[in-house]
Amino acid sequence: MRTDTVYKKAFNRAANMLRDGQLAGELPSENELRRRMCVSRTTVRKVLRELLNRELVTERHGLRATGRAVGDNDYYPDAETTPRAKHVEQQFMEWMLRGDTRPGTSINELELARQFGVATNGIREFLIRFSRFGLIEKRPNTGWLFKGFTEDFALELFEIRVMFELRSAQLFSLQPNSSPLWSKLAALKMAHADLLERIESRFHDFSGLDNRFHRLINEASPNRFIDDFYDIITFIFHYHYQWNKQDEKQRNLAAIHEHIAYIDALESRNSTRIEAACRAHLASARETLMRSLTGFDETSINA
Amino acid sequence: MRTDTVYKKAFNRAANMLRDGQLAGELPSENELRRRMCVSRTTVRKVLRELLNRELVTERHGLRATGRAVGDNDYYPDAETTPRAKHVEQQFMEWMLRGDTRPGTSINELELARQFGVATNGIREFLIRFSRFGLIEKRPNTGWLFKGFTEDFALELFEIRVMFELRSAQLFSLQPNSSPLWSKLAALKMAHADLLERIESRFHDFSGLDNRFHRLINEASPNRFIDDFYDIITFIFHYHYQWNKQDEKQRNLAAIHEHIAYIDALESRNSTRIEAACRAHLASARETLMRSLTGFDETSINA
DNA sequence: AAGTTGTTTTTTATGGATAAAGTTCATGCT
DNA sequence: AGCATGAACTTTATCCATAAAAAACAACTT
Repeated sequence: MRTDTVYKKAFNRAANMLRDGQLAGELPSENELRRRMCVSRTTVRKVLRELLNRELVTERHGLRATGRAVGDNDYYPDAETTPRAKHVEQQFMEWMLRGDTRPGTSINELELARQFGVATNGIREFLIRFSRFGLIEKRPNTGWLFKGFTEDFALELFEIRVMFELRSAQLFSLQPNSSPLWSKLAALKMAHADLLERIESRFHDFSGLDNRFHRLINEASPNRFIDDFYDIITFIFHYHYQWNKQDEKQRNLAAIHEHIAYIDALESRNSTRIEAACRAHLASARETLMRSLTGFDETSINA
Repeated sequence: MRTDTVYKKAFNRAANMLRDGQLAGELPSENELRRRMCVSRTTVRKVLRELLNRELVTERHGLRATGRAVGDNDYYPDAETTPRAKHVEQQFMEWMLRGDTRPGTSINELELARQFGVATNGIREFLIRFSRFGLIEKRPNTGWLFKGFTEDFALELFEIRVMFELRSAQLFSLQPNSSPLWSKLAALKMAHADLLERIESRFHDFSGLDNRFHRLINEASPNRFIDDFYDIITFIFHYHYQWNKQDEKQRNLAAIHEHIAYIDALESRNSTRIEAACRAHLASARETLMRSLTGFDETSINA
């Protein structure tokens, strides 16, 4: 059966809105709510029905946000607000990056399906989607081959990344002064400076910043293939670093400084400087990944 | 039910082998046949059973290729040797490139499934695979958006293609003299010259040559992401030109000359010359595509 | 006429079943 | 022992079913 995660997530959002007083007084129309919560009206109505049922809102001509206060246990647990497909993704990434899955292993749809508690269909769809990341390969009628999260992979990934980023950075710097992206860039520089001050406690915030930065650079001259490639990077890094937190503060600190230098270079519009700053940053990011990769391998060999 | 296209294709291959006399005398062992036909022994046995049943081979202690001659109507029709998934691909590409599907159209899995006579699952798997080509985009719970086979698409595609090809061509030229790829390149040059002589009748052969050439260039310094990207190009061009044959001979002739110049440049190992030849060829390929694209659009608008 | 809510229809996400194809195990033959 | 065939088992490709979510339609209300 299809999961009702959309409803549950919407319900939680609505509960939050109630709690924050965003819905004080008479409730907005179903259409208005629909727009705010980014779901269909069908789902909004289901949420409203349940809110009423739990007496979190009351009916007096129109619906009003005058029910009892929202309690912590009114919320659906997080796990129930994530669709199956996402769970498959998470479990697969853990299986791949955590387990002792060696390059060359073959992947069995049925076995994964059993292990993750989903139908084979879901596994297969995930694998098809995942295959564009260059880590697995399909052999028809037979199954999938895991090619390994290896140094080769990282090298090839970074070779492309450098090409793309150099291209985008140069094009960014050629924008007219009037472009709104310059002020976005300035804002981002401030955000970096801010984070630098709070680095001790907030160092995890860097990854969001990193993303915004690299996506901003691509915005000046969009190319769907570059965007797609950046999705790969984001995805890989997200999961890889989720399970590999060594030196996180240290390496984020270094990266912030590199970003700032990179931003300065962009603002200078000096092509040579830009190239240098861009290369420096990416070389360092690559080193970090490679180090953690080899470290990773060794620990799993010794384990 | 799963199709038996693997069996039917294997059967046809076996029939061919019989006809060619490749299996004269006592038949090889099942394992040997399995290897030659690239299928499992299970499938080989099914083929053998049917060959026997149709008296195309006879049993006298061992199986012998002494049955009646293979007739033209012993073969299964081509359509039955292609798996469903491939049919979906073909029908979808036709739907997309032939029909009047405008950019911004939304794609309905169920409707396509009905139209193509397959289950929705097959459509969905195809769309997921196809999405990496940058022509469609998924919106969760809602469907797919067709972004259009537009000029933008072609421009973005070629921007990447140029970057990748320049990179690969330069790296190719840096190979040591001892590399076997040089002789492959020379062979390819010959093949081009040959084709040039027979151009009047054999001009379709160019597309195979084109593929071999560009893949050869990538071979010198492999990168899976570049290979993947080249898959996109191959795929797109395959279908696009399949339905758009205007000037085929003319443009292939031009391309052959460009390739030869390009190969000469590579052999000269002169970086500047290589870049020029490479750019010239790709610019011309891009023009061809763009021209056919706008032509395409106009006719479908006027239709 | 534009915006509400109630109802019905369509479509997507997900599970399940099964024939075909692949793989492994068992037995027998040189 | 090593390879051949036969039989049993496992996995993939494919279809079908259905609850959840979205979209379309209809009837009101101001």
